[in-house]
Amino acid sequence: MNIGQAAAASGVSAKMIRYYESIGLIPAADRTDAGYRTYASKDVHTLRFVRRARDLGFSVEEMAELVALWNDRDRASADVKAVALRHIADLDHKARELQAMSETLKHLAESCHGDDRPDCPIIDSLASAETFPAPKRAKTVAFFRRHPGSPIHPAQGRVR
Amino acid sequence: MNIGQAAAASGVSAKMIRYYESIGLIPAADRTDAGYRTYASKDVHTLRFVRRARDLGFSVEEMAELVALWNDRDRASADVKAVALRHIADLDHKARELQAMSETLKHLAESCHGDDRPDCPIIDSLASAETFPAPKRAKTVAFFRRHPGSPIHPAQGRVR
DNA sequence: GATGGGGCTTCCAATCATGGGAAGGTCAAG
DNA sequence: CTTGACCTTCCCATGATTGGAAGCCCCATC
Repeated sequence: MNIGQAAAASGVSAKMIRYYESIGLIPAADRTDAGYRTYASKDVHTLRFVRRARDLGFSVEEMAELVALWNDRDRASADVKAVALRHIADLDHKARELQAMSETLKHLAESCHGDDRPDCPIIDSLASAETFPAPKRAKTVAFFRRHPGSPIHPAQGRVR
Repeated sequence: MNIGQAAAASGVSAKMIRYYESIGLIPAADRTDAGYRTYASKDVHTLRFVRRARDLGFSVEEMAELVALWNDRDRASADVKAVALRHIADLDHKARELQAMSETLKHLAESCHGDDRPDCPIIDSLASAETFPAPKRAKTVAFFRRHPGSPIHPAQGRVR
């Protein structure tokens, strides 16, 4: 199986497969004499594992931990759980940050007439401050992920 | 006022002030003969506006829209509201994505013993698939932000 | 007046995960 | 043997932000 087929079979783009190999997340694939990477079902299995971890928002670093634990027969499920719980905390933390922003904006938007006149509490709030919710410059630890499969787009952003 | 003082007064780092100027989000500051940027209270006001918008998770592009609307006496509050509502939708969408991931993981973590034995439904789920929640490769539109002020860290990530 | 330290300047690099594209080699079908 | 689909590597861009280097500027103290 060439990389394209492995990509289709795993849901990880060929680009990302090469990238994951380059950073050591997955082992280097075997090569044909011509230099083409070849993949066996076992490799696709690993790629699927990675894709699913990615779909759950794990960072590459965390995925590396998970893959290592997966390959470790003597792992303690407590270790896996610890990685998961840490990530859950990150996800919840970020979700809360986003919700807080959303709610602040919703309150402001509610009292905005949304007509042809310029008066707008949203703009006023940005301009005035005071009532502004003190943003807790938390040490955001985790990161977001884009969407998995193929139709992806490079998303990004700060987490503030 | 030099850039350092403007930064302290606005909550936007000197680095970011220069960056915002370079991309045209804020107008180029006046300079002293020596080339130092100088800021008046009006400029700090603008910087504060930008910081607050950033704190609400607006992208630079959206902030540019907001600043333009702010400076437009003849704006229609409907335009401001539209920007806000669009952003609220983005925030809610992302928050939901994160929550979905979190909940999936929470379910798995609940049934994980978390002891010395290797058996772990979390790893099993990543390895097996099937029961895996089909990730909706949405066209995530918005982006996340890091934390504002100074003690920030370059966060990032995909949103998947 | 010289020296030192802190602030300022610009420019380049890194972050994180991903896609885009170029230049060139390979393979299988026609 | 040609064509087109696929593979290879390498570099670039994204978004917002920080870090750091090299060098200039300003003020205060000796």
